[in-house]
Amino acid sequence: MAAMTTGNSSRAEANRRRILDVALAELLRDPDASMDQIARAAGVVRRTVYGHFPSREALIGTLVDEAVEALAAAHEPEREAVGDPAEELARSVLAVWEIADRYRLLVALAQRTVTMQGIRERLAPVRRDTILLLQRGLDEGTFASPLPAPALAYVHEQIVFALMEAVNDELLSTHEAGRSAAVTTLTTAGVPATLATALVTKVSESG
Amino acid sequence: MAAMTTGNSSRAEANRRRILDVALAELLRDPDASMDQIARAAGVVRRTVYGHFPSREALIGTLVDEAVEALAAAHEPEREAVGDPAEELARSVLAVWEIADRYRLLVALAQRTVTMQGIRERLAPVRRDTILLLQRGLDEGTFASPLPAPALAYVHEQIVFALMEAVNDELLSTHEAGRSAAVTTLTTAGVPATLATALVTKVSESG
DNA sequence: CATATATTGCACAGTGTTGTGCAATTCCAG
DNA sequence: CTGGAATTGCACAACACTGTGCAATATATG
Repeated sequence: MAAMTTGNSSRAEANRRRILDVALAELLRDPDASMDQIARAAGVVRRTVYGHFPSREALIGTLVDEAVEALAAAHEPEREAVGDPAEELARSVLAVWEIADRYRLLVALAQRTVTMQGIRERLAPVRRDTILLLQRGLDEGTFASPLPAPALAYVHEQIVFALMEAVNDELLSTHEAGRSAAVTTLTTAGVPATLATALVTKVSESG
Repeated sequence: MAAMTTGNSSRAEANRRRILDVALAELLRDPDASMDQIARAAGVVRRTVYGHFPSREALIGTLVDEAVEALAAAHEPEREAVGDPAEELARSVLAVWEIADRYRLLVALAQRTVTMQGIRERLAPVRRDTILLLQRGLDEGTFASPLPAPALAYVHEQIVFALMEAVNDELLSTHEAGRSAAVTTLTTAGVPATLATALVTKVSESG
């Protein structure tokens, strides 16, 4: 009876999905959102959430898994390109921007308690790739910055977050935001503003 | 007797001061640090903290007051200067960097629950000044960015945080960090890297 | 309609945190 | 040394949150 094990059905799956989506949004707003807050926001009772996920940690874990997967997928197409570092960086930012909310959740949670420290490790490969790209650009002279590549990577990360917040506060149109993020990132890396703008326009048009 | 009202004495004042300092560090590490964590970190029992501050909110409130005051003081000397926007921005970043930890606490707390929303309002004047400065630079052509001035201000804010984290993780030497932050901020605003470097060097040497 | 399945509503124990009260104790100043 | 202030140690109530059990109910599918 009443087997809260939740096998699979139309609305069961839909509920599970909606709980995950709402949880992402809710945890983004407040990393300490309670199960009750999440449940109510998903139009469901707290008990139901526990029917789909055995614990709060399991719920967040699922979210983290999905986010890591999405992030890896976003970076994958860029792996083989070995051309201009500036162009690669532009593509990377545009790709990450599409899943910026998930990315943000990951880093926000990773900065949190030691418990979720495993996230940092799972993000490490992506970060490593970015750092190598930046280093290559610095070596070749495409980029120019007083910062070492790893610090520059931190800055780029935060730029994405800053612009997400800007979009949230309607200081920036959603449509332009991705390109603006790419241009700003390139500019921060030391690429002249005019070059950066032209490059991003080219990249985002050529797909 | 035992009036926990804590009037004033040598160690009483010293304890109060130390509690505030430790609380700043502790809350920076974890915005949800408990009173017990803070007390222990300060080498004191929880009950003692309540002798100096009637509530957790009062403790944080005191911290916020001090931080706002420090931030306002750091911005004050720049108010009257009406010269080159780039130079003003450089001075501003260098000044803020000196109290970056307090600044960071403010914004970290402001991003938190709605309760502490008043912080945003108290930070508004400082932000307004920065935005006006950026706007002026954009109008004059000193700065160049696809972002509107308010969004650019968000980015600058996050750059400071990113570099604080970099210093924390020893990716960046403490000594160079301030100047690096200034150069990076200028670069992001669209000032050519070479110009930015030269300008920051000049400003930080001339005092 | 009948039936399996998902959801709800409630109750409960366990846990961690806040804020307070009070007696015992430590500490510095006069 | 001694008196007054600060600190400590402990106990306590109030609250919020997690995770679980179980019966009642709603809902889709055959």
